[in-house]
Amino acid sequence: MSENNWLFKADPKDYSIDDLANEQHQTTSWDGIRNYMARNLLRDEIKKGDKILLYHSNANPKGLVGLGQVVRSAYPDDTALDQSSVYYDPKSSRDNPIWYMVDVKLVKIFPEVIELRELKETKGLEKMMLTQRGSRLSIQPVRKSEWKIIMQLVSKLK
DNA sequence: GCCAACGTTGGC
DNA sequence: GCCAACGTTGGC
Repeated sequence: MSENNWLFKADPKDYSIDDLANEQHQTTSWDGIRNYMARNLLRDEIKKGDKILLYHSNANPKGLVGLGQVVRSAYPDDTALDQSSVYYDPKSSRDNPIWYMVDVKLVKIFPEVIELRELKETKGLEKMMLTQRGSRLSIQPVRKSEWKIIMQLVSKLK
């Protein structure tokens, strides 16, 4: 039962790693995922204890900003039931929840952003989902080999 | 701000 | 079930 590695994307204008750092217990429910492929990963694959790369998209600079860990596995995303939420989805119901979320705890904020540009130039990350053209999935699997390479990049940061 | 890539919707 | 139209994502 080995743990798996993931990458969670967020637009820091919506939710940044600093927002996560300011949460109580530096933990948040990762709500608002409204893509079926990402949902399937959240619901079926992502387990408590799994480690996560946190990524800022649509940002300057954009790239990896830190590490998190799953502290609660999937449970229904209640923002889908909240009519006042931007994540409200009338197709979802308490009896038949469509959307799920996990709880994520901050592990580390990198002293500097590991930029997408750098990742694209790094040997061994050529096939990483993040570096592929047109890759929009907001919850992505990260291969063990890719995780290792990125951890080496992290260890070189000041 | 542009636009390619992608997912979803809805007419048929 | 197909697929064009549309909306969104996100890099550049």
